[in-house]
This record gives sequence, structure tokens and C-alpha cells, in this order.
Amino acid sequence: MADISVILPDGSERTLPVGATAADLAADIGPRLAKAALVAAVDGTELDLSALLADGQQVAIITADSDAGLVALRHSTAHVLAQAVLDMYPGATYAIGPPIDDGFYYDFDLPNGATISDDDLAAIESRMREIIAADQPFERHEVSAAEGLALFADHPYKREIIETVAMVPESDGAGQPDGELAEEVAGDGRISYYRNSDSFIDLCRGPHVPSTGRLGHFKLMSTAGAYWRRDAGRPSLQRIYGTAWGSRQDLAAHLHRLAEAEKRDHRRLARELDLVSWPTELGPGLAVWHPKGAVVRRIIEDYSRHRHDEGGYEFVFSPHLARSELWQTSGHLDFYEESMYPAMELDGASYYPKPMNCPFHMLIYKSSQRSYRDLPIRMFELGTVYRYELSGAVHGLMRSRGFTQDDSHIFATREQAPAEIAALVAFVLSVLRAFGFNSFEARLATRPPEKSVGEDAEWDLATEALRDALVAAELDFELDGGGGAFYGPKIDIDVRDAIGRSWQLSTLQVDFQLPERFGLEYVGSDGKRHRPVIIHRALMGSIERFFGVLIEHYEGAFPAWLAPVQAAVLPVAATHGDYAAQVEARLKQDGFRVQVVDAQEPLGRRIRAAKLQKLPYVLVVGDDDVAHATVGVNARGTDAPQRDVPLTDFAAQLAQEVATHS
RNA sequence: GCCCGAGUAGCUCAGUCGGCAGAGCAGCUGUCUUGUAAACAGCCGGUCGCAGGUUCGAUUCCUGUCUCGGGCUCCA
Repeated sequence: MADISVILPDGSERTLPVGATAADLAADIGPRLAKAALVAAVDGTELDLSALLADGQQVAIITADSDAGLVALRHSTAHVLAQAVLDMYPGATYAIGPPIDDGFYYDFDLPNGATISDDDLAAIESRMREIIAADQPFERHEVSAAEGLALFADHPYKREIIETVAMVPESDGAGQPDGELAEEVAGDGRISYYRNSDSFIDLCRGPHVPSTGRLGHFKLMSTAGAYWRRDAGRPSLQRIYGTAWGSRQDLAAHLHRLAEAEKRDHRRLARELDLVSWPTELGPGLAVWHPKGAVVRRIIEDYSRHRHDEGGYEFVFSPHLARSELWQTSGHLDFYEESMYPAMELDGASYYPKPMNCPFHMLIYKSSQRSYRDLPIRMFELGTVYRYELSGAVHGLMRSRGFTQDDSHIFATREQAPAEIAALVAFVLSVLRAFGFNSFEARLATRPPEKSVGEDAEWDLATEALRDALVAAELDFELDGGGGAFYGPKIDIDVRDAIGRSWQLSTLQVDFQLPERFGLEYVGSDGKRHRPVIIHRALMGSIERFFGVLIEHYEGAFPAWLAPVQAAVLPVAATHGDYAAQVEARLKQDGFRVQVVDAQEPLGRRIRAAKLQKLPYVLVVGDDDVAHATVGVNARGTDAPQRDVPLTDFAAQLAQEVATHS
């Protein structure tokens, strides 16, 4: 028998008999790989392990160690989910079930409007485990679209996928019709499906793992409603989310990460640490700040003001309402009205709560004649805005309906703009770093295809200036085509928190439109009038969201400079109360936030309460301390207390920590 | 806004197959006077989210509504 030769990823060649499959190759390389193999990449295309190999092909065996392997594994697990659900709910039909980050989902339409609740997931999971234990093979078949329609005669969503994707000429929109659906079939007017038992087939482009026995490290997570093809006008489906991994350890690690995230949930910590609350009387997305939350907010805002002072910004204030004429001029009523609170009619005029601060700053600019010598003008305002967010989108402090932006508008000449933008990016990163964020991701958002104003040339110019600034700041970024605001392109900067999640905070937007709409001018050195450029910028984004992110980043254990209470002073017994009061007075004199908890309750209990509040320091004072002007120091995160620390030493150390934000 | 789910004491939750609800923690009072993560006792506390309906009777069943959670969409 003749042989074929294939090339492995390391460049080596391997000789196999004609008719060998990728699975044979894996087995030839070694038994461990054969066992771990899930799919193969042949000349860059991912295929089932059953794929026949040909002479000269580049072949890589893919395992769950790679993203591609996990994708195949998750996609295959989604199929098993569909098999289980169709089996358990007679009359149910299935839509799509793609792999996603960390797992997969599958959408179902159940007969008679039945729903699946979280309680049903355990039963479905058991059925899935039976299917996995049966080690059913995933067999690939290809048929014509017409045959496919017959095969899935009872499943309208599958038929629609075939009609939408397989029966549309490839040239039509160049793969645009629906990328989500394209995953489900083979293309080229033919469709592929997988059979893993007599009773179950599913439309799928593949590849899949060889058999259900390769799966198993999964968990069904939640149910949700979702529209067929994301269209609110289409039927609503039951979606089941799951997570799937290559090993028990990976699954456990993932579940652990979720538990960690849950522990950090700012909504829970905000309540436990008495920072903010959301009284239902206020309505969705509206919070009140309690004294301890307000302490942190003041520090955040004061620090922001301090940095803006240093950065050459001028502070301004503006009211929360303005007549409709302003929003007409700014364009908000044309482009943003659905996100605005409705108008209040008053004295024959319509007053809208402000969704943005920009128009006010435009008017401040316009209040006097400006010279090129005045530019750039950098205005700063902690401006509270109101946006009518969709009720389902509101989420704690992260997405509110009333929030305060650390907003600035820089008015510059076109020549100044690039340097201003570059300096601004550096300024933004510097401030974010001061709060303990060290990892960033940026997006450069370009002109939206609809709902935007202005000349292409201006958009291009502005987009280039933003790109240059990102490059200069050595910030990695990705392109968000069409993601810009209606008036100009923008950079969004996300921070990564302590457990690797990213949050959008900063946004930096170039605007040629508002100067036009408001007729802003400056007199140039040539004595003629010119239009300035505006750079909008929110650095923390909103104080509310920023605080929410800080809470989750630090898990409520704020560094000393931010902590609402920096130290509690606990007298061992009532007789040490006077000394505790002296310690408190001394530390307060130094500007520290300190609280005495007197000896009404046992020391252990008071220690516990203070630790649960995540205070940076708990100071215990007893006889020895009274005698020697010392304190017992319990630093957060340490087990053993430090005894007999001179009070002056402690104060110096705390001062150092506050100064360095450590 | 739409889909799914949930609302019981300040918090975490139990319970009532329809007969006006219970625990722990927290809070208050008293006793205890404490050297490193929960002293002891007592007390207070809920028109069971809200409004209708069904019923002799509704926290429980039904309808509507509000709020919250998950998702879709969107975003600072």
C-alpha cells in the first residue's frame, strides 16, 4: 500500500498509509494525544478527526488545550444539550446553539409555550450525562439544501437556517447575511449535519469531537429568553446557557472564578459596607449615597479636581435642565431623544433634564470672543446627567439613569488637536493608574453608517488623530468599525480589574459638529475667524460606575487612602476608653478617618465586626499601650497582630500609605 | 423596551397542599469589663412588594402593576 506524508506543526513529517484519518495520525504520534485529540486543523481548516488526510497536508491535532479545541468541545456539548431537551420535551424544536466565551448556549422553542426553569436544569444535565456515557459518535453527513429541508421538515428554525444561508448565493453580501447562522451549515449550497444516534441529528458546519464520550466537564448555568435571530419582532425562545471545559480542574477553576466575581458584586458589597442603596421609591437606576460611600466619593472627586487643576483645566458648573432650543441646537433631540427624560412643560417652554453636559460648555465658550491665544481652553465639570436607560439595562452603579460624569471639553485649533489628544490619553492613563488600575484595553470607534453628521474628510482626520494618540501612548487597541458617536469618532478605554474583567470607563471623542452647530469661533493670528475643534472626554466615565468598579476591583477592601474608615480603635476594657479617645484624637488631627468602638462588647466580637467591614487597620489598646503610648496594630490581610507599636510610628506609616496610594 | 425568573423582619432565608407567619444575624435594653474573627439574657421588629379578582376566608390561587435578578439590545 502506498503511503502519504503529512507535515506537523513543528515542521516534521509523518508518513501514514493511504486512507489514514486525522485520528490515525494522532494515534500514530502517541496514545496520550490520541486520547486528548478533539479535532484537527488540516491546511488551516478545522475538520473532524475522521477526516481523510492527503499527501503533503499540514496537519495539527487540536486538544482542549487550545481555544479551537474548546470551541469544538463546547459546540459539541451544545448538541448534547439539544439532544437531551428534544428527548425530554416532546414537540420541542431547536434553533441555534453556538459556542461562546467559557461555554455555549442553545435556543429552544417548547410546545404550548412551556418554559424551562433553573430547577429543570439538573434533570436536563442528567440526561446529557447519559448521552455522554453512551459515547455516541458524531457522524458527519452532507446533503443538498433540498434534502436538508426534508430532513428537518419538523423543525422550522433549522429550515429557516438552510433557506437563509445555504440557499443564498455566496456572492450575495459576501457572507454578510448572518454570520451567526453560517456556523450552522457547510455552505456552497450544500448543508452538513451530524448524527449521533438514531433519534438525533443537528444541522452543523462542524467540526465536532469524535464522540460524546469526549465531553463531560460541563455545567448548565442558567436559562434566559432570547429572540430568534435577535429580532424583537420574532418569536421568543428559551435559551439555556452552559459552561464546558477540557478537564475537571478547568471546570472547577471556572466555577471558582464565578464565585469570586459573585463575592465582589458591588451591589452586595455596597449594602454590606453601607456605601450606597437604591430605594425603590426613587425608581430604577437611581441611588442614594450613604455617609461611608460619600466619603469615598469625595476622595475620588477631590483627587480628580486636584489632577485637573494641575492639568490646566478650568472648572465650570451648569444647571440640570435646559430648554428644548438648546437640545435642538446640539442635535440631541434629533439623535438622542429616546435616551432623554421627557420634557417638563413650563411657561410655554419645554425643559429637558440634561443627558450630557456638552451644550452648556459650548455656551460658556460662546459667551465671549475667543482668540487663538486663548486656546486650548479646557473646561471641567463634575456634571450630573440623566439618561432614560432601558429598564432592563439598568445595573447597580454600573448602569444608572442618573449619574455624574467627570466631563471635560477641550476647545482647540485644528493644529493643536493632535497634541491635545495625545496629552489627554496620557493624562487619562495616569489618573486611572493612581486608583490601582494597571491594565487597559482601548477601542477606536469609527463613523457609524447611519445616524451621523459631518464630512467624511473631517471624520478621517479626527480618526487619524485618535489613532496616533493611541500609538504614542503605546496602548493596544482594536477597531470598532461604526461604533462612533453621531458627531465624531472616539476612543474608549477599558480597565481590567483584579480578577481580569474589563470595564469601560473612559471615553474620548473628537467633535467637529458641535462647533458648527453652535457657531463657535476664534480669531486666528491671521485676524480671521476660525472654527475650533472640540475634544469631549469623560475620564472615570461616571463617578457612579467608577465607584462600582473600584468596589469590585478591591472587593470592598479599599486601600487606606480611599477607605471610608481607615482605622478602628478598640479599647481592651472600659478603663482604656480615655486612652482610645486620645489615640483617635491624635490620628484625626493628622487627618485620618478613625473610629473608636468602646468596650461594651467583648474584644473578639469587635475585632470581627471591624474585619468584616474590611478596615485597613484595627488598633487594640490596653494597659501596655496606655503606659507606653503604643497601639496594637492589626493590618488587614494579616493574621498576627503587631504589638507595642508607637502611635507616632503608626501614624507615620499610615501617612506614607495614604500619600503613595498603596 | 422585550424574554425568563424572583419579591416573606434592616440582612440571609424557612414556611403556609387557602385558616391573619418563623429562624439566624443585625437593632434595642440589662448583666458582663474583656489583649485579637461571634459573652449571656430579655425585648423590639413583618397589612408575606402593591392593586384588583375568586373564596366564608388570600401571604398562599388568578389578573394587573411595581421593583429586583439573569439574558437580548444598548452604554459612562
